[in-house]
Amino acid sequence: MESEEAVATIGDVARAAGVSRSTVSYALSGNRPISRETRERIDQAILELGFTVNAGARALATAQTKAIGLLSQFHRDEFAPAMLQYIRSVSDAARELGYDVLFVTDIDGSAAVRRITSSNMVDGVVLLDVTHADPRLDALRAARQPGALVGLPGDTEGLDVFDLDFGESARVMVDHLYSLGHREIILVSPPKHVFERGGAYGWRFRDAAIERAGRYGIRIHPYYGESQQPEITVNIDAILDARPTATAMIVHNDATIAALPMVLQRRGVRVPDDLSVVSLYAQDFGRTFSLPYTAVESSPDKLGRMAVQQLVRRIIDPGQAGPAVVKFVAPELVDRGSTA
Amino acid sequence: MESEEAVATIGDVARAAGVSRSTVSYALSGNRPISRETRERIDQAILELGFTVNAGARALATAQTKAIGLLSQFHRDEFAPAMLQYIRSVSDAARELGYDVLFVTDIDGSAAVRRITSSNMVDGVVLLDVTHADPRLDALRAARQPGALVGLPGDTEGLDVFDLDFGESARVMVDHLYSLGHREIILVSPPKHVFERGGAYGWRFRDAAIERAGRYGIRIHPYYGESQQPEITVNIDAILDARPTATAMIVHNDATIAALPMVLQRRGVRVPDDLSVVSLYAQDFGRTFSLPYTAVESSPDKLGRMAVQQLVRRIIDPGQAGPAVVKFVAPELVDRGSTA
DNA sequence: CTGAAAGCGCTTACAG
DNA sequence: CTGAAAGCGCTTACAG
Repeated sequence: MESEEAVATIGDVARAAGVSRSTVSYALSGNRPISRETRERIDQAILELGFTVNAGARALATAQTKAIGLLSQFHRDEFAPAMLQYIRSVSDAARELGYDVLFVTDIDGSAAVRRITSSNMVDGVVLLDVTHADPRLDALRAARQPGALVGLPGDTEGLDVFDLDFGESARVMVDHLYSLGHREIILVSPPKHVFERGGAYGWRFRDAAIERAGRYGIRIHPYYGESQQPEITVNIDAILDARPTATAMIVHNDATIAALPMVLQRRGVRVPDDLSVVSLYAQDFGRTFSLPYTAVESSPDKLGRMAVQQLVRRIIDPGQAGPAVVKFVAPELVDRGSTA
Repeated sequence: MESEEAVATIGDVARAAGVSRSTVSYALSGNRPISRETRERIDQAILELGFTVNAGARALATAQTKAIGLLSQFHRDEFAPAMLQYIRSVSDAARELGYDVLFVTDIDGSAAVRRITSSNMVDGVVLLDVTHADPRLDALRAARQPGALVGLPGDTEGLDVFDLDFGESARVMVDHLYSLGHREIILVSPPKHVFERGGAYGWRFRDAAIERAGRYGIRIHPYYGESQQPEITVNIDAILDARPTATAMIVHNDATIAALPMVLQRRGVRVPDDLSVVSLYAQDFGRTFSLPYTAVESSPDKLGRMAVQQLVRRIIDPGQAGPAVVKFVAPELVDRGSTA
């Protein structure tokens, strides 16, 4: 059982290589020149002993953990599938930059932010699914570590924020439908509870769509969507029954768009012949649900990646990273032929 | 700017409370009796200074990080939605037991296991999506930290393993269909690449289904499913065209079952009147995809939770936790009326 | 009930 | 180019 062997420390390496511990440390970090001969002896010793730097000790000495916190919330009554793409892109981007990810799903997000920052478990924090008056922001501002958000809060003071431009997304869709001749449109927004919770993307999109439609003289009928079956289906049916003369539908709701193909097929509604449909979702999401609709790309990969990159910039050099930034990803309409 | 203040250490608390650092430490841990008066002064000082124990320093001193690693793989060509439920249950269970989660998605899983274990970043590791000859297992066995697996490998030696009983799941389904009078059944397995990668749940389920059907004299037609559109739909159509006399379908394939309602509706196949359908998926998954089928519950919550609990047991007391355990969750058929 | 001191495994000025 | 030493912020025998 080699498991009895104590784990090798930098001191063991130093002894085996016949040098001092500081020399091993500098050989590891490259922070000062080491003779070729010495370096080779050290490398050899590291290999033989299977040495790896103890992360906790390094963190204590450098005051850097090389980890970032990823705060994710799972709300009851929520349609979760889109979340994974953000988690994944943050994780991948972090690793590429040499950071590990502490994944936190505590119900109490504020407490979680305080816990991981004040105990110095992480060098920075990424907040997912940020709401208008997100309680986690105060905790983040009070922390000594920087933070980056995916999702636009009401007050962006001092924080780096990344989000899709939902207002422009709505305008792009309305313009698209207008140019095709549509004059009466249904709009399905996120569920009411998303608005109530402060999911700003809901009203940012809706208000922009209504404003734009108004400018063109388009009749637009806004509705809340649902997030759970069977309510989703009931809801879609009710909306379609109520608006038989509408020629197009804008769906800004993951759960609704995922269920739409079924409902339309059952009702015998052909897309785009009977009804034009435009939506907003990530390409991967569309593939998962076999969605054939023209849609604005929601870009979870890009957003997660941007957030991490900016965060790491601030971690590495708090001074150079400049003032807080709010960045909106421009919508890109991917035409899949579901409008006419 | 209070941000200039250095972060409070245990020494600051000790000074403020007029006691020694060790007393503060013991007050924190509760590892020895402290007089009420002293304890109050310490609590007061902690509050005033906003003190939190430095996680890295504690980890260094105790050789415990209070974190577990969660190794998750994202394969190209994979249907991802089910993964999030495992991630979530592991994360929730870990937090309930006082552990944080280091979430790792490196392409090279072995290297990732070595990295986080040998650098002592975690006290233990949970492996998700384990394959028959999973290369991460050697790295895990070589580590000084314990590990728990979700998914059955070919060699379970020395490892705690948790998985659904896929063989029994298949038998339950075949029995169910047999008792309803079905004598010709279609079986849709996971995609071929899952089998090739060593996803043992694929053949464990399939072989058991074939064996059981054989015993009953049921004709069973096994097929690989697909994982991406439009291949999924093409595949289902081809299978149904090839087996017009089959009266039931067992679907052991997330992507296929998610797309099935659409295909059946388009073809005008009524369930269960024209075709009985049984599948295997988690309740949440079924809700997400609005699936109306009778199915064996895949229990991601239970599996993730069991893995974490066993892992923490081993972390806390490596001696008492006993020999490695392989636990299969019994299948539970949830009847949703899709068979007749 | 409490304190002084050693030690966890690193990094980094300081010195040569 | 290299070493001895201090220090990062904790915990825990050891002593009283």
